[in-house]
Amino acid sequence: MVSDVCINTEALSDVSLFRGLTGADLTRIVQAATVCHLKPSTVLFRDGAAATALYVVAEGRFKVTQVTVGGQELLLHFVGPGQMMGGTALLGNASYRVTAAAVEPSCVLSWSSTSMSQFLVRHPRLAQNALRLMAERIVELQDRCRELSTELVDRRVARALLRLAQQTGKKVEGGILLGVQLSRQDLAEMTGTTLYTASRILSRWTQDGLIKAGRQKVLLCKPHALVCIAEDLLSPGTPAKTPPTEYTELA
Amino acid sequence: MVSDVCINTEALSDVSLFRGLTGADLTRIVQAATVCHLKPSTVLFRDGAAATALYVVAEGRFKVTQVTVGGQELLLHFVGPGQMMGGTALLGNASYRVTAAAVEPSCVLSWSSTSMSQFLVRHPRLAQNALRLMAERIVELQDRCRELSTELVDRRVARALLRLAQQTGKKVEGGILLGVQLSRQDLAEMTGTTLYTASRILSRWTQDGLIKAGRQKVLLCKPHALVCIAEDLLSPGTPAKTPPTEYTELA
DNA sequence: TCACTTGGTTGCTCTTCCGCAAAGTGTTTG
DNA sequence: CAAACACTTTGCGGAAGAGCAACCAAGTGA
Repeated sequence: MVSDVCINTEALSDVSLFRGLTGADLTRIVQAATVCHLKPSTVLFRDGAAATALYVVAEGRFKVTQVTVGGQELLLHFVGPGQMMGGTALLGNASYRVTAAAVEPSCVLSWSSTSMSQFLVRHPRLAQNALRLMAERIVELQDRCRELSTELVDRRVARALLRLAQQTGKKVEGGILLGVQLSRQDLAEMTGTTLYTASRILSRWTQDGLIKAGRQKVLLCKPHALVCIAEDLLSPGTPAKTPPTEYTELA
Repeated sequence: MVSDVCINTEALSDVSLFRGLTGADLTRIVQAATVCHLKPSTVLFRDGAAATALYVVAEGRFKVTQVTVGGQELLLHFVGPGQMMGGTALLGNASYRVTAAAVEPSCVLSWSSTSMSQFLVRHPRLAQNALRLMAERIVELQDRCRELSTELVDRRVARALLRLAQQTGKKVEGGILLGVQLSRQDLAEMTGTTLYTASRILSRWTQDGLIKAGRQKVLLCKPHALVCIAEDLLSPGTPAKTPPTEYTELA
């Protein structure tokens, strides 16, 4: 499975995990990686399996999901080129807590937990980057929790579309086209709602001319209008409520 | 503000951030910390402020929250002795994305981002611990997202109570008493619901004898029954649905 | 070309939960 | 001790969204 296909320094300069590493160190680390190609719909690792490796996507895209006891699926996020997956592997004797499946023909680099641990010790810069990536992910997840706790479905869907547009969107005539195949079910799983509600929302926005929704694809015609929905800029008369709790400021 | 009050090696052996460090290294790191005592309701750092320091709680307890644009508050978690706060400070030039306020008389150690960065480089074990803590937090947040997306309020409240019991609970006659002052509002903010719904749920469970709910305190009388609610062990006849998507297994 | 599959839409009903209002119950404070 | 305050309870009405069912539309393949 080891090969040098599709790997070059240029592609890796994008990888935030490797940012700031010198050429020699980078080469040594990359050469220790196992390269693996996957067809769409192939599972890279599954929720609950022993977390033995850490992955970086070289090419393609992955869907990171969780499954509830009831069989309901939850789409946590998409992972694209240069991004890391399977960070749980660094925990030591842990299991993956998510499932990662390719949604496009993809190529990943992987390192066993043990070899990556060694690299982390030898290259503080690598550890620093890993920490940064984890911290960013924590911020993302906190924001997601806030959305799920406090915001209505419309707004969550708008945000999800905008996020996808930023990550994968391509400018075309008429707007921004999402670069991922995205079914109504997928969108529902990303926003904590149901297929039906997601469909109804897209239908409404299509009628209003904000988007054009097709089979597994979405074209954002008026991204700014979506931003308004996402950020609650629709009702400018909303009075800012007084903060519920008063705290003493730390001197 | 620098003092040695309330700091001893014993207390720090619990700190998972420092696990595995040798006595000498540990001492050097701890001596570089600023110690700070806080009264209840004092804000340690505020959402949006420049993230200049990383904190470890030595004593007491903190409430970590976010505020929505609408002024609604969201209680992310409680942070107790030995736990880390303000990990965003490691991002470099970032802002805190949460507010941390003491809920008990507390004592924290803090390090400036820059000095902590240096320690992280010099002590790989420290970096490794930090990575582990971040990874654990990510897993927690993912699970929380799953709950918020897919589970009904009853179950989320049951889980929140059980989690708090595990973290802070004290065995007393009649059950497990939560070790934090917890209003209905707090519980609502932890579970993505409202004060009213939280109150109604606790009332019902009190009538059923599962808990005893008082002013700002909760006694879990039948924790196992709560586990049943949390884990959906109530309706044993629920047929396991077939997984919605079939994937090819990676050979 | 026609059956078949997969994905999308929409009317209808029903549940869950929100949120106001008003009253109740412990604390704290002058 | 009374007044003020903070927290809690509960009835009621209503909104948001879940979920079934039936139907439509676009690919796919023999």
